[in-house]
Amino acid sequence: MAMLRRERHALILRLLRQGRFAAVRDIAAVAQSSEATVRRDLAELEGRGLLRRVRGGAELADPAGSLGPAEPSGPRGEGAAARELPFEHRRGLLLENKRAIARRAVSLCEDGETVLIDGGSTTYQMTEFLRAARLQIITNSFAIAQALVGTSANTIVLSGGIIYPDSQLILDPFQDEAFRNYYAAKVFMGVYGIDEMGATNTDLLLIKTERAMIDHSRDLIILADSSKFNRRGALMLCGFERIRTLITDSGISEEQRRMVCSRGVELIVV
Amino acid sequence: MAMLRRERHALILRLLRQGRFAAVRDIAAVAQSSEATVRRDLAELEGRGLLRRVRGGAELADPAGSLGPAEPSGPRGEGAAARELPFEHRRGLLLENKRAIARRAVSLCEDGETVLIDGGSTTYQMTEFLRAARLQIITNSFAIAQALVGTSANTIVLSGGIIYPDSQLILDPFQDEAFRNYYAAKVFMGVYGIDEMGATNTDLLLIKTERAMIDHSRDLIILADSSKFNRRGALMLCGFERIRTLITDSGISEEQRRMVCSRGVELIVV
DNA sequence: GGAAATATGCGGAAATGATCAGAACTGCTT
DNA sequence: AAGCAGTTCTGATCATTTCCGCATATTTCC
Repeated sequence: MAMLRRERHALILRLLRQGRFAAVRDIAAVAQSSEATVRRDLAELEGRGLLRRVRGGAELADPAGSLGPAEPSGPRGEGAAARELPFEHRRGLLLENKRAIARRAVSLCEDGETVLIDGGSTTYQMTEFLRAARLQIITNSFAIAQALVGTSANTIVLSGGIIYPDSQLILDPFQDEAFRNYYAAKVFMGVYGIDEMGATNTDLLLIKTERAMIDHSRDLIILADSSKFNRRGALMLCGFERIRTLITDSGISEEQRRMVCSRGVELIVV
Repeated sequence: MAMLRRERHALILRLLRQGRFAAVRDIAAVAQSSEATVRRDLAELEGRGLLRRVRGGAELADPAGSLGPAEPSGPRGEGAAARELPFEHRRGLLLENKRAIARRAVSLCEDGETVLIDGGSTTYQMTEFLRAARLQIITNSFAIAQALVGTSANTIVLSGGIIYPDSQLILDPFQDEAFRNYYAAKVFMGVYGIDEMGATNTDLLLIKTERAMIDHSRDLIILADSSKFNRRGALMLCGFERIRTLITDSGISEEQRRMVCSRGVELIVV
């Protein structure tokens, strides 16, 4: 009946990961303990930085607020607006396509698999669907890590380095081979453009990391909505021969479709 | 019926790997032995660093379990001093002490400096005051990074590895020298205990990272409220000769104060 | 100003560590 | 095999420490 302290702590953190908020009353009911005890627990866990107390209960200690689609509006809408990211500009019309692509991408994963996820606006959409997954997720995106850590059954591995506040990417100026100790079944990646040469990007700092990711994965899966086709960035990411799967939306032309398929890429249209 | 010692040990470790926490009560029931015996087993396994005892049972000696010494268990063998304060004030007092210690610690930093901050409940309190700073902050704590990224003029550098959701620490099982590319002016660190031997901790995986931090910094600054004194963890962190500054609260005894000062440590009492 | 949430004081309950007597195992001798 | 002494292990008891729940202030929010 009476729950041990450590068990209550685990329970509280678990409840918080499910919903982003847990009420003192509910915790006390589930834990079969008094509200006073729950409050003492919350005070302690807050002292450790594991949660933040709010009136009536506690919420995840996530000062960045909810970047993701979890909470479209609410008391913290202002906070979300304050940390508008550059890639948010590209949101809007294409957002639904991106979400559909992201959902399909997550569906390719199997329980227990190790996957690499590159930072970017498209891959970020995957977090919503990844919450229900049980994977080992390696990423260089602080935003993705924030969205998933503690809120899911996934193990999160983050690369080290400087956090660039605008892009929420983590890049290590020293380490060449950021992922040398890992080998993933799949790597999910967004791109700037896709044309007959292959996949291209534009970010000088990022391209190195992305190539390292590709080198340390079996299957490269590109997430590219149809606006990415027939567009070329300054930096070559890889040719078609390295791409295993390409997920896009129905805006793709028949000609583009043939181009991709003829190169031996598995094309998924959502 | 009666289980062999070896069998019980294996059972305990297996239970811990399954659930990360095992209650004395449950272990005793499964092993068909008394709780006293289970406690002895736990004490022995803790001595080998295989688990960490917490009230009611034990948890994996894995940083995932808890934030190390966050447990404000009272100083043993010093009942008089502890009872001097109204007991019920101690929890709030400890938090206030920690905040005061954290504020003082931040005040030691100078603009533009590079500092290392170890993860822990005391150092986490520093984030509130670090927001106004302009530093290059290197940390292994996901919680500290979350609290500071984008909200301050600081540059945040995060170490890479697995994020342990409960402790919010990031540890790399591969990389031995996590901070080899950096050299900081100061490292701020919390500890489990301080006694005549020096500073001790209890976390087997973390101690390695912490030593690496010390090795890559000029000044080691220990944050330790007075409850940490005359307490010793299983793992030696460093001796007094390596500690430059120790920040504590006024609960420290005259004897303890002399002990620290005589070893050449700068003692700051807040 | 009032209701709800929270903090605090205290008595009782639970967990812990120390101690001790008995049981089980060990190595040795006969 | 059996006996035996020394050692280790185990379970029970008890004093101590820590924790929990209830009741009561105090604060916060509407």
